[in-house]
Amino acid sequence: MRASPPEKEPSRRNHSWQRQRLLELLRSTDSHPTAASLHAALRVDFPRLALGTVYRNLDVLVSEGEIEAVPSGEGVARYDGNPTPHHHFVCEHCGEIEDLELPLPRGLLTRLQRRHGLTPRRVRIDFYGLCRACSDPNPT
Amino acid sequence: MRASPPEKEPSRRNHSWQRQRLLELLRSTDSHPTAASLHAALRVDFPRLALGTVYRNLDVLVSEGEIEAVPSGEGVARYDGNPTPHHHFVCEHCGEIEDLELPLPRGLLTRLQRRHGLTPRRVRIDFYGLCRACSDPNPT
DNA sequence: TGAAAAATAGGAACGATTCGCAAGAATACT
DNA sequence: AGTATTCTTGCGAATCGTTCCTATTTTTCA
Repeated sequence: MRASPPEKEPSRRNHSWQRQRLLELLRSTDSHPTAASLHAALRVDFPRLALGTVYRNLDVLVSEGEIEAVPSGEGVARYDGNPTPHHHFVCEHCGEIEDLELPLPRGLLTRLQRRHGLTPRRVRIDFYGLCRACSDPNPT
Repeated sequence: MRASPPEKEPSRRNHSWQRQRLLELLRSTDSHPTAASLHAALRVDFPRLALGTVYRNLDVLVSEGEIEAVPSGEGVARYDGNPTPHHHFVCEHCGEIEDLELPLPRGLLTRLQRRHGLTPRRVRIDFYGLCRACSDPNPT
């Protein structure tokens, strides 16, 4: 039983088919899927795909810097295929996570350096509130 | 067997002894303990204290706004007894979490509002890097 | 083509957290 | 005080996301 070669060449050999498709899937969405939902989605093409394989490949992609793990704070890890640095808005009602293109205020880092003597390598900003849909006073 | 009334009156009745002491413990430290370490510490005074009780009371305190849960991103939840709004610096080497008193840049919220039409209720900023101790080029 | 290296499926194992429940306080009401 | 009501607890079982282990399959590359 084969479960690998579907139709066309992977854009870059070096990765297994599974990993290749996992990355493509993450790149193609701006939602922030869990390992389980990625597993479910990929099972269409790879019926024997194991959940453990998804986790393993997610780890590989994260350590390659291709994707990012987004600790959602609710027990399940979410993954972000957006390779550009950005921040997040988390809706407290529906749980949706939205990507934000926001330049990091310059003063923040200098202040951190001056007041605490710390030089971060990375900054993560999460905003919490109601997304546009959920704050709409006029639901369906 | 009694495990409750140790020595002096709790500062505020309404909470059980266990919960009272849990809060005091969290208030008295600027580390960010896990449920397990809190459990271990409280077991000195309450030898029969159940881990489940710690979790239950942490939840209560969080929902009362007395303490804050800090999703550490490493599988274990950490709890923060610092009641004032603040941000965190997470050391990527030793895992230490440091509280930061940093005013939130004004422009950030207005920009978020203007560019994305979002009005957050809360902002969380986590800096990642090496703490002063771990970045010291001259270890012991 | 063949051997070595990398990746996979499958399932067991793990660790943090939650749940359910019977027993124990605390509080309220009479 | 006495009793009903409500809030908590301890304990153990159950859940659930994630990791680990191993035999097998794919991929790499000489």
